[in-house]
Amino acid sequence: MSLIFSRQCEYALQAVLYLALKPLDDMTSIKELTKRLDIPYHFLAKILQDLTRKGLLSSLKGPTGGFGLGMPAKDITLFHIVEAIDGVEFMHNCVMGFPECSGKNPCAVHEKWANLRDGVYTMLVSKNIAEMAKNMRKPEYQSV
Amino acid sequence: MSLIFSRQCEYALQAVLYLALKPLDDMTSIKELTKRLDIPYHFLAKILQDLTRKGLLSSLKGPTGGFGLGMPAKDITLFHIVEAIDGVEFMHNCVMGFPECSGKNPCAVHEKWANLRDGVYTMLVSKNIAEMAKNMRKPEYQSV
DNA sequence: CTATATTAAGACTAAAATATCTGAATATTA
DNA sequence: TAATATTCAGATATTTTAGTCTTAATATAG
Repeated sequence: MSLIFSRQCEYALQAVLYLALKPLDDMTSIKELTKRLDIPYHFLAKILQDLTRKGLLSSLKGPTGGFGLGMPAKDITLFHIVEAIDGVEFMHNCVMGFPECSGKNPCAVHEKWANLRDGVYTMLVSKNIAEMAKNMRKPEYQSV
Repeated sequence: MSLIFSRQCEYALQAVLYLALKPLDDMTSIKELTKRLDIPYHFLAKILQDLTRKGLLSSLKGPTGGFGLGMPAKDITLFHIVEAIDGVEFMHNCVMGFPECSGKNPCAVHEKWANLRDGVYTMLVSKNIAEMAKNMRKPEYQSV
């Protein structure tokens, strides 16, 4: 199986994007997220805790508690989330895994991959999640 | 960690590309491959057996035995190898993992990812491994 | 025919990723 | 203050991927 981001990272992207649809102040419980996004409860909990530790989210315990964005949505890009969960190694690594591949010693697809990878980067940074949330035809969240 | 192809698949790409540098008839031992490519012996062995079963490689036992391409290099693309090892799901799946993401119900980066993914596809099919081997500045194989 | 160098196959182990469980801490509300 | 709903933290379990080991089969060369 090939996939560009880990499952954890996919879940993180989905969850943060969902939170971006909400007003900053009100907190969303794991329960709601897990229901709407169809992500295993405890697994999501750990991911959200991780994002909270890293400042992307904020959390509050108790009834009316939950998770919300840790900073204004206009300051968060998808790249921030990928960076926090998966790291940015994919920006440097050879797509065929050649350890010595580099500009000076390129593999057969070095240049092409470099372009594509830059395209991925652009995709991740060119819009903040506020813009995304605004004109997003909701990606089929599960009904409540 | 994010990486587009599995490690197994990376190894497969490296190995087949290495074999494409050789004349069709002569067989290359796992020992040579493992040394030049710095891939664990037994792990590589299994990958090569897999590729052989799928017809991309041929094999011969005994002294002077080893592995070689199973068809002319001009008929093999990187895509064939990826297809054989990792499969092609990455061509269809949403980059953020939204199960319901589609053209009609696109996620925030659906179109952009579709373009990039097509670029990856093009990268994998636009050249056969004979062409690649021909004008390849060898990607730093380990010395013998 | 025998010794040897190879691949084939399958069982096994190790590590990483994914997922679950449990109990504690904490905030809210009645 | 008591009951409740939540996150927090860490242990555990499961699954997948990566890697290893061992024995058998087979081809070659002497």
